Amino acid sequence: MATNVLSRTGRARHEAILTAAARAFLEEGYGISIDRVAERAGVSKQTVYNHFGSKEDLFGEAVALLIQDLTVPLDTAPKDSDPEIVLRQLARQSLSMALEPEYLNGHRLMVAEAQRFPEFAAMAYEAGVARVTRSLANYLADQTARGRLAVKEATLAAEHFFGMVTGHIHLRALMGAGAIPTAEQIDRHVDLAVATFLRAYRPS
Amino acid sequence: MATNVLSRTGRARHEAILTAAARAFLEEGYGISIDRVAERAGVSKQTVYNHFGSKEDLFGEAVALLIQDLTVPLDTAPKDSDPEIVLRQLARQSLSMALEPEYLNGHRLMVAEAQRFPEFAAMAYEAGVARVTRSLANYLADQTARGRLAVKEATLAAEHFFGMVTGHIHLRALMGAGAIPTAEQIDRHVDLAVATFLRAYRPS
DNA sequence: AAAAAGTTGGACTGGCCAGTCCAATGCCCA
DNA sequence: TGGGCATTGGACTGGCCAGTCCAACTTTTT
Repeated sequence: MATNVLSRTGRARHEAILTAAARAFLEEGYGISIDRVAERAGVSKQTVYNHFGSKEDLFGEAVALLIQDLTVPLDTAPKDSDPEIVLRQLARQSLSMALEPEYLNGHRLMVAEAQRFPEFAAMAYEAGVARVTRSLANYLADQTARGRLAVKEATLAAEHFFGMVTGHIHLRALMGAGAIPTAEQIDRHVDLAVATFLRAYRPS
Repeated sequence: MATNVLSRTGRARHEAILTAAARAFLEEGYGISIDRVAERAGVSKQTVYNHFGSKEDLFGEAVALLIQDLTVPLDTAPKDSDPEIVLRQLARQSLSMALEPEYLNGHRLMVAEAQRFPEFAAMAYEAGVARVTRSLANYLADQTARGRLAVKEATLAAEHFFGMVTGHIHLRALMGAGAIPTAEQIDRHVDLAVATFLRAYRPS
């Protein structure tokens, strides 16, 4: 017979529980009870334990899944345009990603559980910020080699770029302080950050 | 008789419990039990409840105390020196503060409990980052008026400055990724951030 | 069609914790 | 010195939760 997509057993069920658990942890934190996770997954508690041995194991697999899902696609931008275009696009993309509720919740979860599960926070950092920063550093070095930028310390410059673009706004959103910035505010923020960066790093 | 500094009763005791609780929450999070707080304060559980009605109340007062204590002294720098000196000093100070374990723990605590106690995170943001950013924005506007800088959007520029200086390193420390930066690394980071900022904002 | 495997819900254990109660004890002030 | 007050520790309640167990039930496989 045709494979049942909504199979009530087997591997599909495993995945269904896992993604439900991931969303549950994201939204309600590690403190959520297994009973509640099971309820959200539409499954009995025992079934959760049949598939994942313990809460810690389930959390571990859920975080791994989240990290995988949230990992930035990266490198879809055409690298030949003017740096201003490339950087502006990168900045907009990074900032709107950083403000996404899912991403904010993920960040909160990692920070909140960094004591209990130190590896996960580090993994998330590596899969996210670190990867993107390295990629930008490569781009900056490359453009410098082509004479379109004058960046000496590419890694530091990349860190500074993301710090400028996301740092403050991200923090404010995390702390729930002030209103969520409007699209225009974000644009102004991004445009000025890119302009500042370029004023400092255009070849003279 | 002379007032007993280590008084076993009265207001001094109240303060003693409060500061012990503040440290306890900082180090072990809101999940810590009242029994443990009492133990750390060298006091019985009942006494904690005599002084503070509930765990939430105690947490509230503890956070208020922490916010007060950790609030940046601010404005001790001579504002007449060259902006490079002032900014470099400000950057160094902010970054080393952001990396202080006490400060990192406070940040973690606020982020972790932002759902349960949204007001506190917002208060901490206001008392910390927001205040300092406003102060820097004023300084930038002032120096621009004096012709020593050319900053148009002082608030945005100040946000960018702090983002550059603290953003990335702070995040890495929060996530427990990589080694704690050495003093030289911090200096390089700060010097380059200030240089970048000034290259963009020196009057031409 | 029947066995094997997976699922269900509900009951249960043991542990942790906020908050209360109380009788005994120590402290402070008149 | 004595009376009032805070403190103590230990027992206790009620609630929540991870994890287990089991007997009835459903799905899958052969």
